[in-house]
Amino acid sequence: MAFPNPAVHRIRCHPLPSVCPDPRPDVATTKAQNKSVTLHDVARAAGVSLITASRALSNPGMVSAKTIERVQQAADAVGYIPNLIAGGLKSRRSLMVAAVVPDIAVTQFLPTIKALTETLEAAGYHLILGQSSYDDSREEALLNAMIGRRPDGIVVTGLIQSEAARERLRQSGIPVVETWELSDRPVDMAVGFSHVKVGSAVAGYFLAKGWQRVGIATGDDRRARIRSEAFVSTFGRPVPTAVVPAPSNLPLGRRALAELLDKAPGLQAICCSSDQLAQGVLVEAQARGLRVPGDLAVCGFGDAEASAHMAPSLTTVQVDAAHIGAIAARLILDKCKGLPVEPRVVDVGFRVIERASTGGPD
Amino acid sequence: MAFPNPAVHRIRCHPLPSVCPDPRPDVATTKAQNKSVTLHDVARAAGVSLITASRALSNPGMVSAKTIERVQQAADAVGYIPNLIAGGLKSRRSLMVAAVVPDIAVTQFLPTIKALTETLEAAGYHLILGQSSYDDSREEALLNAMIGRRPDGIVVTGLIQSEAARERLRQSGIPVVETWELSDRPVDMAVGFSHVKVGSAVAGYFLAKGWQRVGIATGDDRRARIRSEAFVSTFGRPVPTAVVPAPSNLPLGRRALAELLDKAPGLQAICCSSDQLAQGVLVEAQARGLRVPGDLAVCGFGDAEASAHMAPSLTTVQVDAAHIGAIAARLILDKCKGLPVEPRVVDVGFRVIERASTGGPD
DNA sequence: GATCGGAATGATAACGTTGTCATTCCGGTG
DNA sequence: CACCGGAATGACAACGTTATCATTCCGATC
Repeated sequence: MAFPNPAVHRIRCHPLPSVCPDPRPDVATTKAQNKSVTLHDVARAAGVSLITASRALSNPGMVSAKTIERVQQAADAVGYIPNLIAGGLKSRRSLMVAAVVPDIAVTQFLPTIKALTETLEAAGYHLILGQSSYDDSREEALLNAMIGRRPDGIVVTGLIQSEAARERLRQSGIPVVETWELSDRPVDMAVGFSHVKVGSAVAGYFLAKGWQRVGIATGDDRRARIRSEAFVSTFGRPVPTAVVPAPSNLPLGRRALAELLDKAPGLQAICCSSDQLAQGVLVEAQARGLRVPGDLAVCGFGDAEASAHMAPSLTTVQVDAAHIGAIAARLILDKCKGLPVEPRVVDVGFRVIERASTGGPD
Repeated sequence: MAFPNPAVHRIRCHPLPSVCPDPRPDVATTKAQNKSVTLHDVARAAGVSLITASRALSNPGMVSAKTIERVQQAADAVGYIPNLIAGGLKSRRSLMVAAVVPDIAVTQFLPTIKALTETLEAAGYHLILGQSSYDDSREEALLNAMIGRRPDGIVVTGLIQSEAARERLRQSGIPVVETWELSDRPVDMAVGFSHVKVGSAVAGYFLAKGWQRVGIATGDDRRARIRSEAFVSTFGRPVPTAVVPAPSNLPLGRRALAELLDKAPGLQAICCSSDQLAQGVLVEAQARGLRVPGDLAVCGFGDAEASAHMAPSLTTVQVDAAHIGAIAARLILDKCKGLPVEPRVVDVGFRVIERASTGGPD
């Protein structure tokens, strides 16, 4: 005897015998693709009113268990998938959160986005992702477009620079979280750390090491510049600097070191604005026969996954990127629930991790 | 003077003293938030009918230049931001595309997502991002939820495994692009390459090199397994294999090599299912005093940004991830415009790039 | 037995936009 | 002068759901 063809089970809109006495002309269904299954169909199939069906599926507290069961079955039977666009229009809850990052391919922000997505997904929310390309005017335009989607929250990487955008966001009433940075004047909420303190801490570490001749390799984005400036300020004297266009990466790091050694031969240590840059510096140093950290010490920023495992392992500044995302999601979800959100500004701090590239443990 | 303890900076939730002077006068703003500016307000301000205002802003061809100007100014004056939820409900165009990836933090897919976002953004579309965590049932649930958002297209990484999900997607009528893989039976469209051919090509390369004793380090996700199996099949004899849980990364690569050398001492070459894994193998080999490629050759997959710059540089299989994203976006945009989409399945191919880690040029 | 109150359900009207079908207006044509 | 046709505008009704207010029903209370 032949095994029954699995394709048999692919029948569409299979009506429960008790539900749809109506012998649906299935051909028409397939053709009339424009006619999708709505809550109306579910209600009819379950023999209840439209609104009861709605409540049974999305507000079960108000409906009897028996009715819920019946509606649930009817929904399954007709293959109902609630239209969140329609629901969102009426309820003013889109169950979406918009996230704006400077560059999607920058690994630094990935754990933040990931934690954000996961926390939101668990609560039935989804993420709309936008990329500003490190351009303030694009960020403004993007935020405008996002507001049009009426998200229940907006998460931005960095402080929003455009005053017009800040004002419009405030006006919109949408919860906003600025991340990866702190502010005494956030649009709404903020989760991050002080880039000034990071720059100072690294400079303090360099000073404690007694290095005299140091250089900086930095991306040209605002936050990297803030760190670099704070470094110079704490270090207390001019520091040769190579600036590369953001997003920084390994090849740019190689070039940056070449440029620095050209400008200032005999450097003892390099402070980099990202681990990717630092990895490039490391590679270029080794390619030039410099021993790290003996001839040249290197410090990065961000604690990339590979940094602890390089040879030598890379000293860096660790930031809990995932924590930032999780907190941002939590702040927004709480605010959506109407819970009081305190404090509005959260400092997640950072940590200098000393590894082999500056003479620390491997 | 003591070096300041870095741990100081780890304080969590540390509210900056200067931060919350917070007698926020925005109470009124927050309250009167329920009344947002609608097209109605714009129409009234411009002295035209609702529908004329609508057309002036989103279908300017049908309206006189003078009227457009007037509506435009009115919109600016009242600070109008169109509600895309409402528009989407009526027009059945959400201007959103859903993308499902196995893991947001996997760099391999980043260029695809980035290109997707950029191409879509240029056309006024935005991306909703979801993560399936390499779990078929989560993928199915996620796709269901996404369908509820009525996106104008869905992009999935890999072929959709759940037959129920495939059927529901077909039923939904939403354009679907399966990426990073090929199929003779796609749900709708596909852009990718043959993992079988990749595995075979690498095996062919290993054979040509004359290596006898080889090993595999592979993630446990479906596509990595397909490549590994094809490798074994072409190689023509059993190959010791270390399997690590996806997503694979550098530390897992170190462990994988340790496991392989334990199982089969004296291996000459390792085929890895990702560059991250290969980098770990490289590090572990060097840590054990093995020269690469002299004692051990290593090949990765994916051509990660750093791979060309490692010491030694990493032989790998290059795939144009960005191209995949751009094509996927184009296919969906074309289909939305009603253009005929041919062909439905696009093979973007791949390339084995020989570098120093297998005896190639640096 | 009348009254009350909560649980369950229903009817209706939105939500803010766009598709569809009218209507108006105008200059040009027969 | 009647007529036509296209350009510009408008009225109205959706889109598919949920908020709001009403209604029914039932057991409990006085």
